[in-house]
Amino acid sequence: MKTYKIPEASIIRLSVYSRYLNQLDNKGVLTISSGEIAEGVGVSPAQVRKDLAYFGEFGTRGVGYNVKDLNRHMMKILGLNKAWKIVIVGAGNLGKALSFYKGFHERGLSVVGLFDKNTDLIGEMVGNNRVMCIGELEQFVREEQVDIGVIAVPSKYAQETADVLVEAGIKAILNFAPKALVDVPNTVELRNVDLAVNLEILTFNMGMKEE
Amino acid sequence: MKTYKIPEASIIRLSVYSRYLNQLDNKGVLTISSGEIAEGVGVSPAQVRKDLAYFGEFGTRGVGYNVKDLNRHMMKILGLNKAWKIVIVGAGNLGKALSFYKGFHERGLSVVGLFDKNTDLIGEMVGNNRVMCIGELEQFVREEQVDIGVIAVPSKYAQETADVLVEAGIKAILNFAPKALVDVPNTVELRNVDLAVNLEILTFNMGMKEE
DNA sequence: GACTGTGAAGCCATTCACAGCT
DNA sequence: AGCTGTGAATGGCTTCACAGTC
Repeated sequence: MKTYKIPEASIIRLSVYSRYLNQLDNKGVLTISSGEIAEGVGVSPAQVRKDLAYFGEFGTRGVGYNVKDLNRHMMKILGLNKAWKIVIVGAGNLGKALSFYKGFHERGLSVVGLFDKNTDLIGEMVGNNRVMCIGELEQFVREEQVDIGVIAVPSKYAQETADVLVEAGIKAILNFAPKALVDVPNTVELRNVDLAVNLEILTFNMGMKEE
Repeated sequence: MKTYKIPEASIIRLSVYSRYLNQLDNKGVLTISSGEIAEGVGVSPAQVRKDLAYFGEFGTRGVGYNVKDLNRHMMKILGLNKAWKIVIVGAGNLGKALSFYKGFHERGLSVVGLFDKNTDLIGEMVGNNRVMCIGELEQFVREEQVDIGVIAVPSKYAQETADVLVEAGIKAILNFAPKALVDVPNTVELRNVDLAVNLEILTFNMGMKEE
């Protein structure tokens, strides 16, 4: 590998391409061109080829790409060739929704634990997971060697939840609380997913249209 | 206003700044500099000033910005000076989580209806909303002049849900189904929020680190 | 002295256009 | 002929650095 400077936008698209290839593979499609991928996901063919070119040469000139083969490469690139373990903290509606989210299991990401501080929820079964007490979180993450922590608690508890996860040696955090976490060591991968932002981009654009 | 070419990245940051200012305002902070905003949300001071400069001059040289004032301007820019009406389609865990999501109400976005096709859910109270039958969706959106439709149904029903919303004259759609909607007229604002992508960026980065 | 507002420079991502294979 | 892979060109976003203002 020659470079670490790959645009994040490319990774996002790679993830989308990969899911599209999964669909095609399930339909029995064997071969596909950059133009067809482009059409299917709504980008330009040159973009598809450039994104792939960051990682190697996967196609055959004059022919295209082998669907299964390309997807296997992309899964590997995305780090999905191993089974990552996830815990979700917060067993409210969002935490539950994420536990049931098919997109994770389909991609080899398994939710191994679900935690909450609310005693009414502790013990409840959510899918295959029994909701555990947040006091058990640190030990669980450490013993089970959990890789990823998903934060689905109210904003005011987000930072302290992150602290516990970091302390327990988690490798990555996905934060859904509507408040960007700032205080996380940069050895831990962090992404903030802000649901409100997405709505506000819509209201911004609607506002623009009316004038 | 001189230009329509404002980077989407700027809008995203604006939304984040605005929420940060809300917090400060609630704490009684009166004045703030671009450097302090930058620190609070994790970007550069020049970036903050440039983002604001797209829309006007809101500060005082040598002093900084008035918190209340700047936030009022930002809310207006983001289109949040009016009360948008939202319906959520899909009353599963994700739909419920979104209904309860404080980030919306705090920003003047009100969820006025919640719909599902599952008869077990219809009639159930979720916060202030009674779950309605999806058959009532089109008429409701039309009569109530709903602005935004949030799609929280399984992928396979996402496109048909979008079609009903479009037919009823919705202005914007926020899609949470893990499959990009492609077939929506471009008079309707559309955003796809893909939860799986966010996790895959984490696994990609973790994979990179190990080599 | 402190901090904003902004043209210009620098940097990064996307698109173009064509050489290289099959 | 058809499609990939890629250097070069373009376009867009971010950072710099400083003039302007309090």
